Amino acid sequence: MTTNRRKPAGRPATIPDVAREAGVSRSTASRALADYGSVSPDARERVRAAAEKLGYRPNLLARSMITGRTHTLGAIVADIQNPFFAGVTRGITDAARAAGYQVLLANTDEDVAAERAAVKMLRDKHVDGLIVAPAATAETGHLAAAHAAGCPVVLLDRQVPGLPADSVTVDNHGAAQDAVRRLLAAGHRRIALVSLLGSAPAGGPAEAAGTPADAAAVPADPVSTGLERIEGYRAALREAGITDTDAYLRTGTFHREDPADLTAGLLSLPEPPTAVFATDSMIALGVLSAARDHGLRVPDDLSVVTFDDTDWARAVRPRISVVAQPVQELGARAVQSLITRIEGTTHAPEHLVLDTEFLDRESIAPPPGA
Amino acid sequence: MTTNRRKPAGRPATIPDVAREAGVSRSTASRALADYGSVSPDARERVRAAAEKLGYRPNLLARSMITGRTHTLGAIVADIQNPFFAGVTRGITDAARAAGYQVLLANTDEDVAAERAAVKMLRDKHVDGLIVAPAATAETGHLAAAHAAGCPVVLLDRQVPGLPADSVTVDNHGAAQDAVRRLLAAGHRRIALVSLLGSAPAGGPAEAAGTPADAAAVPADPVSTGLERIEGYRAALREAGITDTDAYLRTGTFHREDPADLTAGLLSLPEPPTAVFATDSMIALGVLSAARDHGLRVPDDLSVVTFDDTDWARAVRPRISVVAQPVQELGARAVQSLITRIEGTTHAPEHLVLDTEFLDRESIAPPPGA
DNA sequence: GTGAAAGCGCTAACAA
DNA sequence: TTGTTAGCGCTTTCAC
Repeated sequence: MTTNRRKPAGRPATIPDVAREAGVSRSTASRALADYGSVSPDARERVRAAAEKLGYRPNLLARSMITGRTHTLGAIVADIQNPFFAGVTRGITDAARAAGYQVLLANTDEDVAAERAAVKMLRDKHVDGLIVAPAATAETGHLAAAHAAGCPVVLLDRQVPGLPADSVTVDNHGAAQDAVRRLLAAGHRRIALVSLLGSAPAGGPAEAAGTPADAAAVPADPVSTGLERIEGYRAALREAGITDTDAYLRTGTFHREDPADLTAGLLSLPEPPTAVFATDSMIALGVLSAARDHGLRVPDDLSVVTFDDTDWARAVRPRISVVAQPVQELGARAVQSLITRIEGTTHAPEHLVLDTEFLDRESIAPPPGA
Repeated sequence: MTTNRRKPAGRPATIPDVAREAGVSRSTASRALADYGSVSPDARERVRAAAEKLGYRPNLLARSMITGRTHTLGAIVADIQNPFFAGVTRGITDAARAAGYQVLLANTDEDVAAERAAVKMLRDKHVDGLIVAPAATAETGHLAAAHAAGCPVVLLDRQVPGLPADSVTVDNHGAAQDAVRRLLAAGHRRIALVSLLGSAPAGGPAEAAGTPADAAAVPADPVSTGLERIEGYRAALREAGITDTDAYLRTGTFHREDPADLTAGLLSLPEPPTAVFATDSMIALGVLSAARDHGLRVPDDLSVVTFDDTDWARAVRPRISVVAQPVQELGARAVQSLITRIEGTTHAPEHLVLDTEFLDRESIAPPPGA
């Protein structure tokens, strides 16, 4: 028995409905509901009750159109099936939800074109900001453009030199150097590194970069983390007086080389390595597989260390020693930085570097002959 | 050099801008851009060119408000860090993007309250449909409500008996039965099952369900897949003339029990099992860990089989025999069903059951004394 | 085939 | 504090 035109049962309640029910104007209802401006306690309560009664739910689309904010974040990662990105994504969604944001997810498979398409789609959907683990350090115009156009971008896991955006990373160089030092300390001299870097270049072979001819060369535009880890590896070797730092360096390209094959090549050398450093958990799996195909026991015949502490690393025997990255925190911090930007803070780009932790388990032993 | 009010450089181009530039009305521009109604080839081309020149991007928010469709899907899973859900989610995002949809992601950690909150949030965001791996088979009012209100729901991995929604699952009962049969065929009689089911009940201990008192009882409202796998296990044992099917059945509760502890209890029995069937890969990790803590070698001392083919299952030695689920396809098919519903087809709920594949590797051997 | 005008549900100036 | 008015950018009758 309200006034005149009641709302038909089927249609969801709108602000006019609530206003009518509460006996106030639309604006007052809107103010009470969205909690801004000033509303008398009495009116506020009547509106609240009316909304409750009618089962009113605000139309977020309409609100976003006005406010320009969607409370939605875009997350662009390489591959959610990679445990590292799964953890990061988990951190992102949890932190976002806690802050009242939703997350739109996109995978790139380390492909810049896919990344560009994702940025376009997400911006068309009016996300308030973007968290990106960039596929490449060059060709980042789409990121710069988004950022410049007022869609804040936070870089995750990987830096992009020229881009004035916040970033959350770990000290890849230092962590890799530390891991290799531990191998050296155990007495190893022939230490290999196996990695996958960047996408296959569009045409022709990549230019050589100090890697032996029988292995894939470092691509022109690799993801920076891989490169940093390689530099850390080289630095540790150099420190130990090993001048030919690339003798046991093997890098492949995503979707082209298989880490197990790379490792197999290494193990077939006349003087094979006695230890292998894998730059991520997927690569470590390939290394372990190859090692065992060669009848090598870990760690007695071959020591193994890898980036990323996955569930299996502590369940297999020997337990694998790893450089553990704070995956969830990486995601959570990125969300934090992003939201700070979204809320309007303008300050110089901040580059957060989180600590890694070396978990010394059972996969490092002295080299066979020692 | 255009007519009167040109669009300021900062503001994104809108339909009026394009219309003005092309010398047509807003409606014609809109028709040409969104490709509906009838527009003369000439006008169409002029509009296209104007849009191109101005860098026009449609405001999807405004469009959604009118059309009622956002081209956004909601995906609600237990935990993206679980390889099963990571694969499913990958399948979902890929299939969605291919069909022109985006995906909003939510994790529930098998918690019904979190699921309910996620549904609410996603519906407030006007997703066109929901893909849900339900945390429980009861308390699904929020799913039924969404479905009834015209937000199609597709159930993934798990069925909800009373809900008239499409579903995409695998034959858990059959696959489990088949796996256990293989253990029986190898000569095993003392075959254990380790599983985690549902969330901790709110108050008091769950009612007993045939499981020995020293193990956690099957919760009142477990996820259906776990239960189905248990029934398949029981059926296989019964077939083999084993009447006490629950002697080696151990089920725990998410966040409360540790699969490794459950397994340890089993292995400390006077007559320990000679084979263990794990209902998912995370549990298998616990089983392997416990086995090796007990100094047992796989498969010589203990055979192991699990659901889910993860990357590590084929990299560790021995390679683990598994029931492989088509994870990505599960997600892709769910998207397909959902979009079919969204586009307006109304037919009786369809229940798609995908095939699993048993991958016989190296983790099954005859029991020790055989 | 095309244009004028209405309106989706909401917020935000501005008066009162 | 409250109500009136004007849009946000788009689609969509409905005349012409």
